[in-house]
Amino acid sequence: MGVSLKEIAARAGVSLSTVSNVVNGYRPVGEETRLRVQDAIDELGYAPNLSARHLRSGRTGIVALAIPELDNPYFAELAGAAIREAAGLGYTLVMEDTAGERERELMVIDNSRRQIVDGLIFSPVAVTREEVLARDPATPMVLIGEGVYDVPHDHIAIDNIAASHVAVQHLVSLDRYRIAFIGAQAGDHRQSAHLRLRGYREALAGAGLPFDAALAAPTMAFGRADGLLAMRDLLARRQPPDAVFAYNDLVAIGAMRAVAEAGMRIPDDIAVIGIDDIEEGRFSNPTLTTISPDKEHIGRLAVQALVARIEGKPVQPPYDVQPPFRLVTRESTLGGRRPVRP
Amino acid sequence: MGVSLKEIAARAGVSLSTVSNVVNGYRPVGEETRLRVQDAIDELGYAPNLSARHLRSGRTGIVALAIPELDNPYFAELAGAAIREAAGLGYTLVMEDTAGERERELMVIDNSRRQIVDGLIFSPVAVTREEVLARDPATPMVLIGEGVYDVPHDHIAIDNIAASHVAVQHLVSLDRYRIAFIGAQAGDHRQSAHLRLRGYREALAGAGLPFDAALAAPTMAFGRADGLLAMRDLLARRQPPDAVFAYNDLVAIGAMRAVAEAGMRIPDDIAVIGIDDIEEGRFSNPTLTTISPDKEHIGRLAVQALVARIEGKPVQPPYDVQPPFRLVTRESTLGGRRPVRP
DNA sequence: GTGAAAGCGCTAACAT
DNA sequence: ATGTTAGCGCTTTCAC
Repeated sequence: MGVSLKEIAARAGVSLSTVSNVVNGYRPVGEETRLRVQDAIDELGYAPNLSARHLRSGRTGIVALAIPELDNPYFAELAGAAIREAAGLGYTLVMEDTAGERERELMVIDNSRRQIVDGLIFSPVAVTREEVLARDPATPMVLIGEGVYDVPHDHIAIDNIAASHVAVQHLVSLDRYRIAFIGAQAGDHRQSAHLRLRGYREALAGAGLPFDAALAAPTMAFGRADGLLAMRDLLARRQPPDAVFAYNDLVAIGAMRAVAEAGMRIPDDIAVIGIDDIEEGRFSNPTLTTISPDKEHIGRLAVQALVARIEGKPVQPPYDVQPPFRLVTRESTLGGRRPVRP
Repeated sequence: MGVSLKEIAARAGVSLSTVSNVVNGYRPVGEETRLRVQDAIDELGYAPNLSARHLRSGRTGIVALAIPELDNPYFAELAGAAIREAAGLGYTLVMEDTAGERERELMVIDNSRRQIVDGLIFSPVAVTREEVLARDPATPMVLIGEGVYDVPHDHIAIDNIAASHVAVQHLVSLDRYRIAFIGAQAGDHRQSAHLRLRGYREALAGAGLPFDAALAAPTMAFGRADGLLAMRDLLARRQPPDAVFAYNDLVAIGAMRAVAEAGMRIPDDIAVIGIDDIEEGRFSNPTLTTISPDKEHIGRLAVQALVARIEGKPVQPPYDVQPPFRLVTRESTLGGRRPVRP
């Protein structure tokens, strides 16, 4: 089972607690003793037993990141940053895939289930505000991105409304005037879909464009397939859109596929913009214009906030961070020569 | 710190070990007693303390999945299956991203680092066979996919040579005769690149086609950007290829992007095939023909093999599994009308 | 500056 | 079928 403190103590001819203090530095240790102990540690290859440490301290050193889709590259990229940050702070991060299902999400936030984690970073999708409020606050939770608002938890998410404004304004600046939105109110409580829809409507109004409900296409979820289906519908209309603002890049890519299948051109016939800036959009045909949130920033911040709560650092009120984002223009809006409209 | 066995025992008026046996079922318990204990457990909301259990048993219940790129959808999809299987077997799976770097890979296989995992599923990329052999075999390791061969570990990977045969034969069946391979010998020890290259050469020979070294393009890594760069090179040749077999789907997608940038058509001018069957290829323009390995199968099998080793089930020799794969044809090889060659 | 000892919650060997 | 008990390796008082 590996080398124990006891063996080091015997080897160095000191007591258990002295070795512990050399390892953890809670109390000062005489220089000479420290050297002897350190030698023993090096020779025997000691590594602390985390189970024992955690049994004592009541913590496990594990934090969970619960996301709706592991295979959405946005979350994969985010998770990478979070894992690194957690490791740097001495925590192991495990990922949980909720598939965006209410049942699974409830299991995740119900920490009584298995007390193996010290804290949770959660990207809610299906769960309601009330369900989040009802949660036993024994272990800290940080919310990211989509979902539930106005709850007593740290929350890290881009300003969805502002991001939508930028996206739509970009389309407007290209003289598009039948701008569709794909990803309106999927299921119930997906608040960020509502926010993006709201930003879309506001931006239209700001540009003096009418809101056409037929152009706000709902989807079941936010994957490529959803974008594909929604776009097919849109294209089947008497008056198809001349631009599409998609809930995210995956939806946008599905939509672009539908446009290609229909034999139309992007951006000449239809311009497309998404949100997320996943790598896929930098290599798609055409490449995808998008709103790029700072994923690295979000991942790190979420872990930092969570660890601060776990370690009881600041007993400050929940804080709400809106990480920066920027518009990245590519071919799907700027690529073609737009024919002059009559 | 949560409810403990002791509290349950007191509440139910039985001993510690009886409660333990109700929970774990190691020994039979009287029906009446069991009921009383179960009631106490339900009322007090008992959940076993894993740290304590693991301290006792010497195991942590955590297995690691170390992969070269978290944001390669192939691994994300594989990881999903592995996480589910691990959970079903009572293990928590944590992911480690090695970024395909030798340093990080060595850290991962050096279990002395932190004894937090009971076992490791590892997709080696940069590490050598010798380094794997030198590893302290204290904790079990299962190898998947790419990398190192002929080592005393369970190994799960598709038959790279056979898969390459199928891919190239498909291209040959389309009357292509200048078939390139992108992803030849990247860096040193990437054996599966060698195997796929070898399969490519064998298949060419089998079809009576010459091997042209200029058409076997090396890459630094196996991402979209690598495919893009390699394909640009290929297109700049006096005699560009009329078909491309890419090391994986990501490389294929990068290659397709290069073709699009050059204003050529797929598959009319150049047919493209990859390996992995990631979802991205089902929505790309054009959609990507690919060799589809059974990722679900691989993920589950890897976890099963690892857990069997951990729990010391069969002390059988390392076994080598080659999961099934199949050809999935899409537009990148079958889409266009191929002009009749003179 | 250092040591002794008490447990954290659990499992398993040993009793009954 | 059930109870008793000795630790697993560590942190943390409390002593000196």
